[in-house]
Amino acid sequence: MLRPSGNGDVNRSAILAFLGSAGAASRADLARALGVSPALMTQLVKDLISDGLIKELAMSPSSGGRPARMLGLVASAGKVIGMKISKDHVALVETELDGKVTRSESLIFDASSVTFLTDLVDLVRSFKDANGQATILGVGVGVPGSVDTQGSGVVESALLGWHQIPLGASLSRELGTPVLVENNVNALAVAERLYGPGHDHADFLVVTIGEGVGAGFVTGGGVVRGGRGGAGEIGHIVAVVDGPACTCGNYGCIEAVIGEKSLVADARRLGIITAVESIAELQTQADNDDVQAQTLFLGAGQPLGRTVAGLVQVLDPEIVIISGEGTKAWKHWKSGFEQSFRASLTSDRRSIPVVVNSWDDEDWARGAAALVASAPFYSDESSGEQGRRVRARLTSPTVKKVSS
Amino acid sequence: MLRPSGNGDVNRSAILAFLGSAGAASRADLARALGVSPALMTQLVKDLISDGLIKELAMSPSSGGRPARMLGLVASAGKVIGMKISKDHVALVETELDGKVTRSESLIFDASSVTFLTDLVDLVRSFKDANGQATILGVGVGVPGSVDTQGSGVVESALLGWHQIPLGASLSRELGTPVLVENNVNALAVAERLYGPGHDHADFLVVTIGEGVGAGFVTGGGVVRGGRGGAGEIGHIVAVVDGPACTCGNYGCIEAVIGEKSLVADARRLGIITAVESIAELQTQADNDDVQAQTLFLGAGQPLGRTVAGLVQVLDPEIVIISGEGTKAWKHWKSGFEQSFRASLTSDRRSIPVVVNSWDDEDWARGAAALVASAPFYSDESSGEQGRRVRARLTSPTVKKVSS
DNA sequence: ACTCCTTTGTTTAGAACTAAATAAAGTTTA
DNA sequence: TAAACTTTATTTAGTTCTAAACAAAGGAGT
Repeated sequence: MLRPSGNGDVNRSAILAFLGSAGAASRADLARALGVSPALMTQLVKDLISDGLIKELAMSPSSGGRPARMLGLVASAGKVIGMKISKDHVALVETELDGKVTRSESLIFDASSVTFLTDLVDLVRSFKDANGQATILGVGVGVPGSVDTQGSGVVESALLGWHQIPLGASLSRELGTPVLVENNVNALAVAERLYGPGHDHADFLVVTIGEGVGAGFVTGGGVVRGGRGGAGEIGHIVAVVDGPACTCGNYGCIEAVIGEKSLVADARRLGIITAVESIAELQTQADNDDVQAQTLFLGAGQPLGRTVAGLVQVLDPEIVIISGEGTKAWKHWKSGFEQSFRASLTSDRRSIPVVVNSWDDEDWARGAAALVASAPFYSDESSGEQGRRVRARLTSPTVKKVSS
Repeated sequence: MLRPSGNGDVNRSAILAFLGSAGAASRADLARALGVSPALMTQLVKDLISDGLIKELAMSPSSGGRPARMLGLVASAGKVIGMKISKDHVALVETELDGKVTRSESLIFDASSVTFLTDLVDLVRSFKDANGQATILGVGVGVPGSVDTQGSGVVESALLGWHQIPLGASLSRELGTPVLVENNVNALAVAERLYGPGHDHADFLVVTIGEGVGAGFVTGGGVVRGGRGGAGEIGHIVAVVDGPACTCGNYGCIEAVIGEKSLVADARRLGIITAVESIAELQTQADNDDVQAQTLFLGAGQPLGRTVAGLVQVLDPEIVIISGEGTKAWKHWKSGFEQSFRASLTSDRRSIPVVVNSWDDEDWARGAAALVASAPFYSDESSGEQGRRVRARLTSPTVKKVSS
């Protein structure tokens, strides 16, 4: 409600993170970007220079007034690990603060094993330790389920079979680094806000298609998480009354209608692909102008369009970002989606932009990494103590020395 | 992003508003309720006592420690005017800060008249001036459409036929009081947060049924407004593919399926009511056990339940509050709604509480009044300069003298 | 060449707020 | 009955931040 003071650690780490992600900037640039007064920026920069964390670079040419002195990091700000947990494997990436991936790996993992927690710790630890010289600011984890808060990281996931699993606390204790856990689509929304089209919008919607169907919504710059971290669970919105059975027990959920499994099953039933072929082959058929394959995707685009239109009516975002592994075949979804999407919107919203991401299999893990990269900019999100630890790592001079 | 200081006016006015709405409280109660330290509360209270705005009352009995000194207002904090604008009339209420209505009126008004703005000014002014001795803290206005920000009050409403109407600026200039404008359902959500079941929840959903169908969502304590103030426009979500034509130009919108007009048309077609009877007679028939009337409401409950279930999947609220003039007949909607609502939710959300408001025709205007009553508690909502003016009126000693 | 304007950066005098320590006034426990 | 504990309220020593004023260094216009 009423806001406490005490943002010094946020401001200092945000400056370092900004320079790490956006490159050299002037005091005036930083003050504008981070929303603080020029007077305060002078003081903060003085501290950071005195701490040996940043240095003055060359002057930038005048834009009509006094030329600006650019500032840069003294050393690398550190790296971030991002992990996406699936039921039969984990994807891991190591990134810089600017989101650039420096290393990645996909590893076998069984979420239903009785030793899944220790297995996870071992997998992340060995990935982390394979680059022993890097300062790891933190580990971001994306899961297909709901999470109480990012900083606490208690996971509830039907898909993984996890019920109130203290994932965040276990990982951060065992790894000795800060860990932030979030629903995987919300993590993607965080990444979009930091690096993607969402960067220039306070209100945007991310929709993911593929094996699952999900959404993440950012309003007023903050991710909508809901009462228990379960916002965005659109995969189980009823899209077709009395439609096909869904894994959740209900009928006609959008995920049961257009999820990858459903498309593959329909394609096998129609003989478009064989019983051992999968979504990649279906896409190949559509790419090769197979009318049935194309019709299948076009048909899937329609309920998706209607559902997303409903989300736009509810949330009034400025843009819609479509993401997820299913976007590899977006050109085939597009016309079915666009027609029903636009037709289902009231006229004042009909021109809303839809941006489709190019997808890479690392992107779920990259989204998770963005949780950590985002923490320096916010103290009012749900990152709590773990967020504070990330910020402390950024601003700690002793950590810096080790990394250089 | 990073938060400025400068909340003194918010804190002081919030104390006054709290005492006005909740009655006498101790410093410790106030510090807890408003989220500030005991040290700061000591100082703020000292200022307000010195300004003659509050006074110390009797001690409250010890709860196991030191007994508390209660604090109360020196004089009435002032009144609020709330107005709901419809296309053919306006409803006005005058309330105390605790939401209690002291006066109300419904007046003829034509939203399509070329002089609608001056008509509105005249109507509000005469309502306001009829109680010449009261300090009016501000005027809250609820409209059936989207509003850019509460403090700016530029209205876009298909129903009223208004396109970018500077309602807030015109009213505040002409009336000489602060004016806050908001979508009418969002205003109801603000009222629920302040006085209703939403008071104890950071995340809740308000759904209104009646002539229109709408929603307001509060998450993390803040109202979700969207990019242009258009969040919550659920009336035009497609509930029935290729369903009945809607006023918005689309087909099958939930409002075209279950809105009052649609129910009345169906009831006339079925002979349940005559061609000159309306929703009240339909409800009377249902109350009198007319099976066809009851079936009509039961049938309307089903698409409503499915749509609200979708909202719950998207937003993960802690409770759902059903409101609006259509709730007068809720007992007939309930079984159709509950069955399809619960059946359309994933099992982890199936026990979410649904609270149905008792409805009074003043409630839209009361919701609008709550915009003003809420302003002292928030400086980060969209009330801007008008919110600041409300707070200044609360904390101004000279205004106080006039009121006593 | 000089003046005016703009942009960048710094200094000054506060405002707003907190954590920790302390004081006050009870209730509970041994 | 005294000690321990709890709750309410205040004091102290800061931290964080701002608006206003000022200084520095250019570009544009006359």
